[in-house]
Amino acid sequence: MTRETARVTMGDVASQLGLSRTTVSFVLSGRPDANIPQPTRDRVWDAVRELGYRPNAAATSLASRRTNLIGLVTEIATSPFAGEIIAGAQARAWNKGKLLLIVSSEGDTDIEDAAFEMMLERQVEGILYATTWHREVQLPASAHEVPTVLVNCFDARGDYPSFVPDEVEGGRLATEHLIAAGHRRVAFINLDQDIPAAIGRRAGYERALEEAGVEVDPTLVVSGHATADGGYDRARELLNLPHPPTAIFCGNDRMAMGAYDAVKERGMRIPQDVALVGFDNQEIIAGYLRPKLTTVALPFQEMGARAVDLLTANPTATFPSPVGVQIACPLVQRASV
Amino acid sequence: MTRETARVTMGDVASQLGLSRTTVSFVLSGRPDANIPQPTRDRVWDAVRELGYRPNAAATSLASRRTNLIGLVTEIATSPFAGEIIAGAQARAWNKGKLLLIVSSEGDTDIEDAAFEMMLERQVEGILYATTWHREVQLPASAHEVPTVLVNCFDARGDYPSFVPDEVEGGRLATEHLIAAGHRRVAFINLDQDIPAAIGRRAGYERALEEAGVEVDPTLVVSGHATADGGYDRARELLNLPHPPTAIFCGNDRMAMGAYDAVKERGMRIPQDVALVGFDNQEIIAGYLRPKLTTVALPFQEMGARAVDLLTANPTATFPSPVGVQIACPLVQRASV
DNA sequence: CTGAAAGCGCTAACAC
DNA sequence: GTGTTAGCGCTTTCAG
Repeated sequence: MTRETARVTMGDVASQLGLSRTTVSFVLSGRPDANIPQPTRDRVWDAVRELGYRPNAAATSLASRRTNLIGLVTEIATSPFAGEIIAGAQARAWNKGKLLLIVSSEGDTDIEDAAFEMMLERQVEGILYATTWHREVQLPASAHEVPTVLVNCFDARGDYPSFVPDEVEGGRLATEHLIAAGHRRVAFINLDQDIPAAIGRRAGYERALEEAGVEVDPTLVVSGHATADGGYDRARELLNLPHPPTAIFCGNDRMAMGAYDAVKERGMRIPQDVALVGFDNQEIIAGYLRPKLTTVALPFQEMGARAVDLLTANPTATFPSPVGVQIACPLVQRASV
Repeated sequence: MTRETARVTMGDVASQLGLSRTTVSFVLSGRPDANIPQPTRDRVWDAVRELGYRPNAAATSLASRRTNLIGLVTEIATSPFAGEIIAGAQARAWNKGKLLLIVSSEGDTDIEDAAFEMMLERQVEGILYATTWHREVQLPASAHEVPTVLVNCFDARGDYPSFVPDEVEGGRLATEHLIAAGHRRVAFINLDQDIPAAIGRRAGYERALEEAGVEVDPTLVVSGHATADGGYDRARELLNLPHPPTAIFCGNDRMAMGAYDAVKERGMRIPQDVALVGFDNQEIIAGYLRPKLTTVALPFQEMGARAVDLLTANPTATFPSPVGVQIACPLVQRASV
């Protein structure tokens, strides 16, 4: 760690060249109008390099009233999904020359409020508010003071644009894939809570069955705790049925993980004896189960990226904009069907 | 989304009160020296609230030369571990009134260089450079221009302070735990790469055995691909041994996941017939395997937090400071031993 | 084509 | 106790 070298300012560059700061500023920011001769431009860039000049973002922001900063407030940074949202948002922001200011509230409303405040003080150009599971949220009051877009959640009044997963389509895809593989007795182990994910995925499951002309067999539709144990228990029961399913669509990958155990314990093989599809595409589960799990991906990266797009594209003019945009949940084929 | 209201400046607060900006500035920043009478202070705060005044961070930074910004550059934000580092760093930073500027380079050196540049322009007070697996790294040249601390990695020359997991101690703990449960034939499925994790964990394994007076049986020490399949294969072989182990320490949780399969496939129970311990404490695996996996945690949050501490505590005076500080890897007991 | 000059909103000596 | 006065480093209008 070397001590910070004395800062070189734009004035230094200018005087070293015998130019004014204006000229230097113009060439550095590549203003289209100013027609500065190429030789001058070159001299400026050379001097910049030679002197190791680096613009001071605080000064630039203050003068130009643009910070190129986007805020991202998320509940729990350690959630397996938060990383995806951060990655998606950050990649897109980076391409547009923006940086992400991230705060994870750990579910604490006070922190959340404070986070919005801090971000406002830092003049972020917009805020992404993201949750780890698809649901309705209540935003801090100050959200009204800055373009805010919701990722994986929505507000009751529809005040904010939002991007959410298309759960129904995801459920349909999963089920359809099983049907396409020749299965007619397709069971569904749903999440046992009354949330958008459960409601949507089930609707998709039923739609796929209908479309295929297969009647929904109520004994094949169950729900359980959204854990491996939950999946194990329900899958066991299903397999014990007098007329058991040949395929199971699990409400999430963790449940599928448990279902694998139930199937294997019975000496059955995946996918030969029972085919399985999960939901969420949690790489660590889906990519390492044996055989690898075919599942439906939650489009976190895309939602994050789209949210950044919305915030950066014509920042204010477009607002208010599409509320509740559904993003496709693609099927990720691996080896369990 | 409401349009941004016209900004209220400190001058507005001052003039509304018939005070000078200095006075307002002093009470807002709570300067200890200025003895401003309580009534005046109260009036200031009231006006601030009433007018909805919010300081402009860019202006403050420019004038005070402090940004309260810490940079975090990580390779892959989607890695299951990145979230932990972010969470640990962000929580600690937040407590100290600092915000995190995060960039994930996705392993691209150009992005990494650019990230350091951007952060320098933004006058971050320090940078955390974090990797997803413990190893040696090469930093961008500009890292020398700002206090930089390494998380989960280290540089060859020892130019930067760094925090890394104590792999040896972790391996020792895991093995010791198995020995304490009565096992003498403890196998070790190591990662098959020549990296600090593999080297350290193995050293710890051997040390624990020695300390217990158990001789290391070379047939029980194998290594495999760091995946579930790798764990499955090696565990199977171990279990097929004429004199098989009664416990297996797996180089990471993913391998343990595969080992579970091998054990179950053989009709053996965990932990009654074979006890297992993993490494990494990947919640999604360890917390959902059946039975839940006892494993050793990689101290990501703590490393992140310690790094922030180092950067914020007497920022420059302490540098250069402890290189290669080893952080304990605690045993997380669940149900596989 | 280039420069002078007036800020952006805040901090911090230093004076009163 | 409070105000005056310079900046912090850059942008941008307006002259020339």
